[in-house]
Amino acid sequence: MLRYLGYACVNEHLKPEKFKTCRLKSIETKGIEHLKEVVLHNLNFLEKIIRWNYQHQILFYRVSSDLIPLSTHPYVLEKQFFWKEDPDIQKILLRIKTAVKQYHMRISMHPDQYTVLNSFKEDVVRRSVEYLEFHADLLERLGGTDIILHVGGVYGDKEGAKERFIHEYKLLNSTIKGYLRIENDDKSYNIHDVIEISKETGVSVVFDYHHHRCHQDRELTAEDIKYIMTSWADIPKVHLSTGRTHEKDRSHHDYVTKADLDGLNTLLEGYAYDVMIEAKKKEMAVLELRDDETKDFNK
DNA sequence: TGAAGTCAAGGCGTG
DNA sequence: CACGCCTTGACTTCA
Repeated sequence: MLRYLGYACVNEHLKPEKFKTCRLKSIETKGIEHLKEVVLHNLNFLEKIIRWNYQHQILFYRVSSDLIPLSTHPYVLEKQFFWKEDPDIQKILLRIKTAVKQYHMRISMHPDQYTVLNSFKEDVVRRSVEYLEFHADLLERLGGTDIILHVGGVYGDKEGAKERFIHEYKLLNSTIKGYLRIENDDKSYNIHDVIEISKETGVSVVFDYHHHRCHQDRELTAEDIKYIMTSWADIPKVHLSTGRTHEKDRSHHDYVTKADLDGLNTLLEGYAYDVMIEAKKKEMAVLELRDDETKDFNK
C-alpha cells in the first residue's frame, strides 16, 4: 500500500524564489559572511517549502545537498565557518525540525555522484566519508531519516569494487550507518548487485523502478521484492520516474505516468512504502498523480 | 541585461 | 594520457 508520494529539492510553485548556491570565488571576494547569508536564505526557504508541502499534504521531501554549499570544503573550514555551531543557523534548523516532527514528514537526502566509497583513491574515500558525516549531521538537525547513496565506480572489476564498498561500509560510524541506504543505478549496479551488498552489510535497499527498467540482468522474483521491502527497519522508500522520450530513456520526463505508478504498485502489492517521484516538474508531478486524472504531457 | 561559459567534485568512454 | 560528458541549475563573466 502506497503511503507518501514525495519530490526532490526544487518547488515549481514557489518560483522564482529558489535556493542559492555559492562559488569559492565569491567567498574569497565577499568574505565568509556571504556564505552564511546564503545558508540563512536557504534554510528560510526550506522552511517555507516544508510548510507549503504540509499545506498540500505532501509529507515526503528530499533536501538538496547544496542547502549548505561547500560545507566540507577545506577553504570554508579554514575560514572558521562551522554551520553546526552558528546560533542563527541552529535556530532555524530547530524550527524546521519541529515542523517536520509535527507534520509527520519524511525527509531524505541524496549525496551526488562524487560521493564514492569504493574509489581506489584514499582521498576520495576520505572526502566521501566526510560528506556522509555532513549529511548525517544535517539530517539529524532536520529530523530526517534517510541518506540515499549509489554504490560507486566499477573500475573494470565489479566484484572487487563491491568488496571495497562492503569493506568501507563496515568502517563507517554507527550514526551514518543508521541513515545510509543504497540504491540500484541505471548503468553500473543493478538491483541484484545492491541486494547482494545488502546481504553482506545489512544496509537497506532503495529500489529505483526506472533504473531497474533501464539496467537489469534479470527479472525480480517475489523473494527479491520481499528481501528489498524487509531490508528496512521502517517503511521502505522506492524511487519512480518516467523516461523522457521512451521507456528506457535514462533522462527523466516532466511528469510520471499513471501507468508507471500503477506498474510499481502492482509489483509491490502487499507491502507498505513511500515513493519518491523524480520528475522535472517536481511537486507538480506529485499533485498530478494524486489527482488521478488523465495525464496531459503537453501542458 | 541577456547570453555564454563555468562550477567544488569522480568515473568513464573516446581518441 | 588528455578531454569531454554525465547531471544540475545557479553563478559569473563577458558582450
